[in-house]
Amino acid sequence: MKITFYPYDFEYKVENGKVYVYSYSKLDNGRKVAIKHQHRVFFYASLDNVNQTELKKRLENLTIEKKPLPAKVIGYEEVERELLGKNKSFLKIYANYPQAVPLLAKQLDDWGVECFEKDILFIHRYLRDLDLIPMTEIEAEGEYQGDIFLAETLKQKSKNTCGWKILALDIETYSVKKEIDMVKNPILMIALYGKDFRKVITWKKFSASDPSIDFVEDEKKLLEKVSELIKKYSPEIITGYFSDGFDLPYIKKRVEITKAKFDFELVIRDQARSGEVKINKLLHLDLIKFIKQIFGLDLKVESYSLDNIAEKLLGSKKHIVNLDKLTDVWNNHPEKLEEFCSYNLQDAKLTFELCEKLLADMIEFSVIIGLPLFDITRMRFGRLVESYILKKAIAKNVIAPNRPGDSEVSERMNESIKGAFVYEPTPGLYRDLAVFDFRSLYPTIIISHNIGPEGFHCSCCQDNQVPFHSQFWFCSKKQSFLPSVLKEVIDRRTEVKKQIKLAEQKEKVRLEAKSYALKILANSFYGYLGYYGARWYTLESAASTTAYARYYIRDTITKAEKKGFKVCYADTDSCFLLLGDKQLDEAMTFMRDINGSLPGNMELEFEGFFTRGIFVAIKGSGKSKLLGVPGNSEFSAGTDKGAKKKYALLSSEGKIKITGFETVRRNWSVLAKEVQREVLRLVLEDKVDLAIAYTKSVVKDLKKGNMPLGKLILKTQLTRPLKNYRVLAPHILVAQKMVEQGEPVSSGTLIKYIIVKGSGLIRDRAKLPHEVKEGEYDCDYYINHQLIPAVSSILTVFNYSEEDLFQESSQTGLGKFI
DNA sequence: CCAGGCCGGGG
DNA sequence: GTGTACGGCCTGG
Repeated sequence: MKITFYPYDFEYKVENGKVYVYSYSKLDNGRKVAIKHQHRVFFYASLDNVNQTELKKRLENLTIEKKPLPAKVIGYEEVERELLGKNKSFLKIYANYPQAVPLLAKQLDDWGVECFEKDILFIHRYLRDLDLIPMTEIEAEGEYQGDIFLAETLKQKSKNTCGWKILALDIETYSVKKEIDMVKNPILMIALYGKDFRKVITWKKFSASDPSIDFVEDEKKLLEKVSELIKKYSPEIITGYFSDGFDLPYIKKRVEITKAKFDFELVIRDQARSGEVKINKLLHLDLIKFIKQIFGLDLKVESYSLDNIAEKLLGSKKHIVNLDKLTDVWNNHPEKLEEFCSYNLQDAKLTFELCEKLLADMIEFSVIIGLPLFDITRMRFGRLVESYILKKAIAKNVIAPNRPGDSEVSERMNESIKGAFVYEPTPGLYRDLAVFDFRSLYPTIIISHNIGPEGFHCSCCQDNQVPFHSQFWFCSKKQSFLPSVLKEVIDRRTEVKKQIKLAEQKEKVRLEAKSYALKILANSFYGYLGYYGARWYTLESAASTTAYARYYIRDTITKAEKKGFKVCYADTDSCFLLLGDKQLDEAMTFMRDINGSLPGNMELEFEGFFTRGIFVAIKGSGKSKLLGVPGNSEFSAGTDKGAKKKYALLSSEGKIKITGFETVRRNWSVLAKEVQREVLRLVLEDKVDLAIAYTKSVVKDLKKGNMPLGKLILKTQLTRPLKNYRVLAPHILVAQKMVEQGEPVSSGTLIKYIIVKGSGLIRDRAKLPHEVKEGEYDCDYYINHQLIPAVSSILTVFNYSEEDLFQESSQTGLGKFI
């Protein structure tokens, strides 16, 4: 019979000498089933300089003792494969079970026979060999054996996924002084949250108004109840936030200690690392890793805490509760426990909503790369890219090079390459800027110049030298494996982007996720070439990619200047042209000319037109004295070094784009951020006089003591336990004060403080915000350490010195601006 | 300036 | 599980 199913979790078992993969799956009717399917175990041995007769004889008699099953070779065949661009003969060697492979391969290596693909996880091997995609529709032909469907054949039916039942979980624990100790401290409550499902279970009785709070006798019963509820709800996906590192290891430990009956097997892998927890026959997703390592790249957050991420992605926050009090309330005021239950439930709710929001993205990665979601969501770029390449290798008959050993890794870690070109801007305010950038610069260079290990130093193209590296060249005759894989990624993305334009809303969401996944994947190839753990590592490839990039951007600048444009800035893949007396379409013509000369799929694109742009001087190089009177509309700070990656632009629609200014730094007061932003806006709108006046008015307010204290709070996070600090920075003294006041403080606590008037060291004048009286703040401190650093580099461009702005005695004629 | 250590998230 | 994190920041030498 035939069934279609959607697999979400995998494992293998050895039964009667055969190896079966179990795919835990969902059926169209919403039920769950395990699909059992046999697969062969194998690896490759190179036949280079090998006496085949001798090798085959040895293989037939090879047995390595190992419990519970001796490792054996159960067959072999000679095959042709490509390794790093060269066609070679290999022996495809079949082993009796997966864990036999490393043992057998080691023996062969000891005989001097080089082995390949000996460390590929069996489930991964299986999915790649059969070209199956987790979470999507697969068709099986076979028979039920009891609850299990024994499949004869499997085949991918479509790349559609189905609806998934998600349950989010969050725990709260007993804790003295923020200490986390899963042996000493019990779990006090557990929240579960799903679609139409919400529950908090706790083991201290109080009168609760929320009906979703349930009470049990003790911690053991709590764990058993949770197990029951999960079983009854029967989700495919359990999700948590840092649940690999906290909630699930904690539950596992408490189940052990209380001897509770818990029906889900929690398997902690890699205890040495921060850990991964597999829940057998379910899919456990810890959202933090995927967000931190893959999804959160352009998220620009200062921390990956649930509160922060939920606010950024969902627009909702955690409940505000003083968790430090939970233990005390638990012991002495159980009647106040409800707010902690709500807090617990809210965390589970946020986690659930994050999972719902990110699931499409996670699944797209899984679809593209073809590996279980459990693994995909825990990978970094290096492994993600490599997994994709490994999948593509099969169809192209390519064998994967081996991973580097420890010594190779440490050698690679000491190597480095020259990076991108950044044009040093001349500080000043510029008008009429046309900004161009190369679309996907690094990927298109790799493809267009066929960069990768296979074509490196080919015998046919020695005169095809890489710019700035006369000793490097890549084959220009035959497209190599790696660039061909990357080209496929780029082409697929182009195709998806086309589809997005035509798609309906629902389909659009999925296509956007796919496009995003492909983009991340494409952009990671360059990094992969220089990643020390990569199988296809070639530093020469990475170095050549950046060398070509430097060549193209410089070439573009030179050509622009020849056409009579001035270039005021360029960074990696972008180039800022000053139109001067030219029209925008002349710049567009220039762009088309450039595109006519570019190889392959490289392309210069129009990024935008900006009426104003400001570039400032590097800190320290800036002058504090007046250099002269500005000429006409354009100001220039003359000989100062311009800061790279720090500028602000004003688009023709009036939108301001700020890059590199530290407006987002946490240890800046709100005041500094606000003033910097406003000053940038004003000077870009040609209102320099207003910018000066505004700054002076802020100074005046500060001096009068009128500034709201909230804008003056400085925040610094403790990075270790308080007692480990020797240098007494202001925030350390404040933290000590907090401890004296009975507020627990530990590594990770965000210390907030305000500097107040008085004599002596700044650190002795740092006070907790609630202790500061209105107007008590030290205005000189805020002027010198917050305002000046925020705006001086901007105003220096217009030849205003700090003295002009911040000293009342100054007689530089600023009166006219006030 | 470098090597080596520690941290993240979580209560 | 046919694996053995990792990149950034701080500190002390």
